[in-house]
Amino acid sequence: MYATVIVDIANGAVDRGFCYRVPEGLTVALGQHVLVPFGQGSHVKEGFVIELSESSNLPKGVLPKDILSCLEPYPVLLPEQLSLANWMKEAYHCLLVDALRLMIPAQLRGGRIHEKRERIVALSEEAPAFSSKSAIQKDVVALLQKTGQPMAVKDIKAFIPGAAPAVAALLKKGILSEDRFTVYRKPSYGKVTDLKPELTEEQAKVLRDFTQLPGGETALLYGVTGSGKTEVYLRCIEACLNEGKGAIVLVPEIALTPQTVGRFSARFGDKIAVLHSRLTAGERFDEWRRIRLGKAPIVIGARSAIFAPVEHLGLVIIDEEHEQSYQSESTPRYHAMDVARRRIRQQNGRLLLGSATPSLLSYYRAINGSYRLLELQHRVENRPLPSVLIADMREEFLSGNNGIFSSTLLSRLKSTLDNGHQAMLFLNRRGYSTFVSCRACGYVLCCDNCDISMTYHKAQNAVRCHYCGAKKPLPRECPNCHKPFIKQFGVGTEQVEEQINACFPEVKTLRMDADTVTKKEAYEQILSAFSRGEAQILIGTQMIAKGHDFPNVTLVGVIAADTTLNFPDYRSAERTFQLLTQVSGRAGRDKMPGQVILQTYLPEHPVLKFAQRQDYPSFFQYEIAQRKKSLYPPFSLFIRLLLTGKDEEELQLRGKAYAMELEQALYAALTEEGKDDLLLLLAAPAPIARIQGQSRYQILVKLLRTKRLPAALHAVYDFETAHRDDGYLKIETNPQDMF
DNA sequence: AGCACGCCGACT
DNA sequence: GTCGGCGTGCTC
Repeated sequence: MYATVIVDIANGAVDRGFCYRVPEGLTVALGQHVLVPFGQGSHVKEGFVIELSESSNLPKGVLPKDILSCLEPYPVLLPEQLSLANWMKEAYHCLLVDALRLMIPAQLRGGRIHEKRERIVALSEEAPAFSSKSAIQKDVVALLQKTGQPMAVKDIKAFIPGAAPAVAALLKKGILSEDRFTVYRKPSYGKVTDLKPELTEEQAKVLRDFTQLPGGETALLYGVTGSGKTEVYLRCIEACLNEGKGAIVLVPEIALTPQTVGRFSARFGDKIAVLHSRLTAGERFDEWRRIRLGKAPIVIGARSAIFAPVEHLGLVIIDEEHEQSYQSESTPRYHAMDVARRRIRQQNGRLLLGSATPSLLSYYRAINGSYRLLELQHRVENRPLPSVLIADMREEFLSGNNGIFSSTLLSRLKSTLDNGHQAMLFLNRRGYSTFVSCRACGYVLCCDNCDISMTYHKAQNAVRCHYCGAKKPLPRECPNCHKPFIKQFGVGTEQVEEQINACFPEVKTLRMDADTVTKKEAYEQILSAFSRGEAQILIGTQMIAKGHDFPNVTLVGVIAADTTLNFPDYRSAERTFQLLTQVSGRAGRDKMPGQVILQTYLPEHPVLKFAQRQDYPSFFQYEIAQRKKSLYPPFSLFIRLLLTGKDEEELQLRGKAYAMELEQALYAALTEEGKDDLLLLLAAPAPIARIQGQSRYQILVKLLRTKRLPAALHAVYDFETAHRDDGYLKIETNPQDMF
């Protein structure tokens, strides 16, 4: 018997199968984690069995070495995962080992973690004859008689302090018998009471439609905030379990709170396993093992949980499917949704995408018929959607208000606070002022290492670079013309808080942004303090837009609703609509109706109008028309090649040469027939031309989405391979940002 | 990733 | 003459 093994070394030169002999007496299955001798001096390396065969495929004269041993008694990779990894290697142009490494807990590699075993004791047949003068021994026996079943020694010690010697003595006398068993280190899931509410008619219809969907298909559940998507998820999982299959639920990392997990564990008990970044090494390993060994057929986790070893995968749910966090930022640069689609097609399962603000791409697919569109248009218990007001800041200015709060927002804040309710204020910029400039010469204070303006932070009385973290004192005079006319412009959360405290001196505020959330726990601390009512107003950035529900919040104010709209990115409208809808959803989650105020200098902008009416379908029609007109995604694909280096001149030369070479390669791949598919090929210094002293140059490619796209992508990948060794080169398709 | 083989400069 | 620099190539 021979096995093809890939060694666990992340290097293109060895990223292929090597043939080994399976020695007599060793059972090796596909997906097994093994030790093999590899390279000169026969160093021992870890590897994975990716193929088994009766004969060696090595050329004559080359004789295979023997597999040394198996690291786990079971294969760590399912056959389906091997095929998934092979697909990823092709689709993302990554190493096979890089793909395989996503599918097992990191702790498994290097053998740094082991199962935890615990001692249990039980009363033996000798027990009825037990008699002793020792009170503590009597207590131990009495405790075991009372519970009537074996107990962990650790638990006995918890009931009876100092029981250890007594247990030892009883074991010696033969009164107790001892055993060891594996325990799973379990993270706490959060406690929630499961009400299992009756489904509304709408929910029941969605459930029916989804469970009748043919295998391998995807549905998009578009449901307004508060329409009860989670209950639909729970019912879909229930149906999946009844078919004897497993499910994976993906949630954005930030939403993976004890409350969220609690709802699933309240319904499905220990059939669930959780995978996220805050688990300890032991917990992560044990949760993975419970999944692998079939003890937990339901997995809830963040992006990488899509690789969980669930056998007979019948269902994948991706909640908040529009979230950026489903796109991996490091190699392999996979998107959890693409991986999910591949897995459910292969397994004949179903994929359910859910959102109140679907990504343009998903809704486009749903309208096109490649996804099934399911809708929840009403909130449960017929709670009204919050009413949204647009405050025209131009009018405010003309009538003499040059502050950052509109009169509407101030009066609503006052009445909200008078009613004993809470409010949230949202602004997408941290710090006090967004930039510092000289009024005499126009000089803008920039970071020494980055090509970016610096933000003033009043608490530290310093300017800071949000890219590299550099910090310096606020200069008294202009570094350029030496006149004393340095002034700060633009408003950040720090200043919003200061001004609110000035307007409402008796009101307590909390601020949540990257400056106040420096430690992991701070995030939860601020949110729970707010939810306990320790402050009446919560001010913050993106961070407050998602996550927790605060029943007492009835007012949400967006300080500048158009900041993200002016972003130089084709997705700015989509992001703005999503953000505004999400923030608005924070108002009036309970029985009290909510109120939202959007402050803007562009009150007529269609995106703000759609956000005001919370009308996603109309927003979609508007935005898809824009994309089609300009041939932006989903009608085309952007590819960005980013080069960085110390020497700016050398970088520019290399960039220009790359651009010419790539253009030729693309035209060759597209053939004469497809020469118009290449819509754009721009080579220039990146918008932020320097970060941390490193110069940046980018080549931007825009390709029409046609049947020739895969060929063009291959040309880009071949280009990447050819230039792998001549300096830093990063290739991204549809990059999240283009700076 | 490692390690060996191999072909040119400054040392006992 | 040789010790060692790291370029190139291979690992079942």
